[in-house]
Amino acid sequence: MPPPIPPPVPRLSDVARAAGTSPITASRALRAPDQVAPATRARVEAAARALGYVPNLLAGALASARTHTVGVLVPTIASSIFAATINGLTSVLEEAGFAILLAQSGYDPAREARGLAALLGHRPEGVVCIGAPLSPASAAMLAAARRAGTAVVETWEIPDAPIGAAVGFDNHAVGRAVAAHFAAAGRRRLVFAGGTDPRAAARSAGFAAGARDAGLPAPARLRLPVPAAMDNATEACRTDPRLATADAVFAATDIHAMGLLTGFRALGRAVPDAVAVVGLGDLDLARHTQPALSSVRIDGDAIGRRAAALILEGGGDPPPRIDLGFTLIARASG
Amino acid sequence: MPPPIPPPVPRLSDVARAAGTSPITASRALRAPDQVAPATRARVEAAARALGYVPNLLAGALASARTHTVGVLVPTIASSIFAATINGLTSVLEEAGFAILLAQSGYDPAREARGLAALLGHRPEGVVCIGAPLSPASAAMLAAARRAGTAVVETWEIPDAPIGAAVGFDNHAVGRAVAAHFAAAGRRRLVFAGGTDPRAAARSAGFAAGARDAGLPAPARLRLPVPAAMDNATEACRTDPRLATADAVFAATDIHAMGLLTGFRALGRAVPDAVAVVGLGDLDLARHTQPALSSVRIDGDAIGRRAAALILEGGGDPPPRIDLGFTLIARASG
DNA sequence: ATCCCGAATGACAGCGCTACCATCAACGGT
DNA sequence: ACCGTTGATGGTAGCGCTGTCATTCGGGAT
Repeated sequence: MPPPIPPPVPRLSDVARAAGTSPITASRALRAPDQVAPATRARVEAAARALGYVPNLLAGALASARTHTVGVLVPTIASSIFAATINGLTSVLEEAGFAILLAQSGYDPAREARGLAALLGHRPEGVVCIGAPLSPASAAMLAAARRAGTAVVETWEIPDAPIGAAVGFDNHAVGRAVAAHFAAAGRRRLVFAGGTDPRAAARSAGFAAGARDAGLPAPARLRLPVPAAMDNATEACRTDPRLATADAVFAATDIHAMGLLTGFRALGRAVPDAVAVVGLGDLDLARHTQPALSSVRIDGDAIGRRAAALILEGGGDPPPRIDLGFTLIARASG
Repeated sequence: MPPPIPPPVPRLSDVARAAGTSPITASRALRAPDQVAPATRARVEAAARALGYVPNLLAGALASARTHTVGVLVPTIASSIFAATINGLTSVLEEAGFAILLAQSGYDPAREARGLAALLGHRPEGVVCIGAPLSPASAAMLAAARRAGTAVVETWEIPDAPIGAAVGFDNHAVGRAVAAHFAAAGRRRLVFAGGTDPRAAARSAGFAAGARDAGLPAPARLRLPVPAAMDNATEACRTDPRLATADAVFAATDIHAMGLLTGFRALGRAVPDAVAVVGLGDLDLARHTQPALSSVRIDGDAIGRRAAALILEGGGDPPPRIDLGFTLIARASG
């Protein structure tokens, strides 16, 4: 049996022929309806519907130099901490008729560079990254893309020298605020537990600075693998002596914080009496842990929406650096 | 000041000129290196690097009819229940050099149809959906795309008449299994709590069937808004009398289940003594709730990887229906 | 020496669409 | 009656790349 020949996909010229117009008029009838006579438009629309015509956006993009595509580069979508940002971002962009090209770095510089190159090959009109690029190669590609007119927005941190716009918050200040919070509560043996990514590092540095300002000993720095997993934090409670003596732990994400609650419970260390725990992200689950989790609230949805808005206006000129702030929500855990 | 003229993006012909070859040879040097003499290849690669050349994949796709793009249509990425699937899917596809186009339906049929049309306009080589299409319009578009050669995979359920391939599990059987589990533990007043999506509905129907088989009264069916949010389930404990008298609740996702734990705690109803709770998804957090959450484990990562593999082989012929099964993990909550 | 073959390279056309400019009819002001 | 103006439509060219041939050339088999 010969392989079945797939039926040809209808093209604009097919629609035009069926509607009795030229291809260009059919194109306008679909894209700019008020530039064609109502009767013509109706014929074209009917023909398109009858044929099941789906415009080839690739060809349109090539001809018009407008791709209506935005690239999104995230460390991982498996960790719920960024989900709200991606959600806000895509909601706005889809509404505006943009398609989303997704790439993940997995916190790996080489993978990030590969993914970014693939993104840029599709000539997106904008690129939104969560975090600054991990490698000089990525940064160079982004900078070149920006020079060529691509809007670039970094989120979740505000680098000293952003490539384009930046929408985020001050991770260093977050660390200081949490340290001050612990100090005010009389805690003294602080620990920072978090990933190895630059944002966690900034929080850690701020945490240390805040402890110093409050006259406390330097906090311990516990490195946990990325992407964040609850079990890793739980495991650390068993294996890391610094957690056994801590009286306050700042976890770089609520994911880690929840894992710590489990670990401390297993150890018989009462939260918050023996040890306080504060997370970051204020995920839904923070209100549902036992005890309820104190957390630094980040409005991830707002970050995403703001980043999308910036893309839609071409990245801003000059590209703004927007600090959306944070709020320390004190609950039962410390 | 006149608007700054962006520098032109280097094209293949620029690379070719710099390397002293024809464009077509430069193209081959980059895509099929072993068809080009080593010396030539080296010159082209050097030129590309020096110019910062990024191939225009749109133009390449138009010319070759290979887009190296896969569309992914999900209800929402905000709910972590699908994160593992998207993760597995994208890992495999990125590895194979495919770009991911993401669209969300938000559980809304109209939005799904719009998003799907936008996806198909980019002529993806495959489309992966989480769930079957919500509307006949979406189904028709997918069926047409499949006839035209696009691989189509539905996941997380196995429809009676899939459009293309299907990778998932039997949601109805899940419901039966949980009902049997509750019956064996002597529970009698069952409640199903979940969203209004087809998969939750199938679980609910199976749950009812299982209860009937065990000689139990028909379970109550509690409808919670989608996408799943913990707080909605917690709130339902306060407001819905059926939860006040239930002795076993099957929540359609672990998200809801965790919200129920909080709600029951507030009500003073002990879990599992007064009421058992079983979730679905076996998310990380199931091991970290208090009490630890019993859950139906779904291997979301495997679903994603399998779906990706099917896309890479063109959807399979005939398109397979793959049941990856599930496991009921009994923990402390029931 | 002849022939053939494969390796390396190139010319040409075209993917499906849209930007740009041209055309043409209908119309109102003078 | 003339002319500019507006609204509707169409022709042409080209976006940047690759499929499909065609061409060239050196070297081993005969």
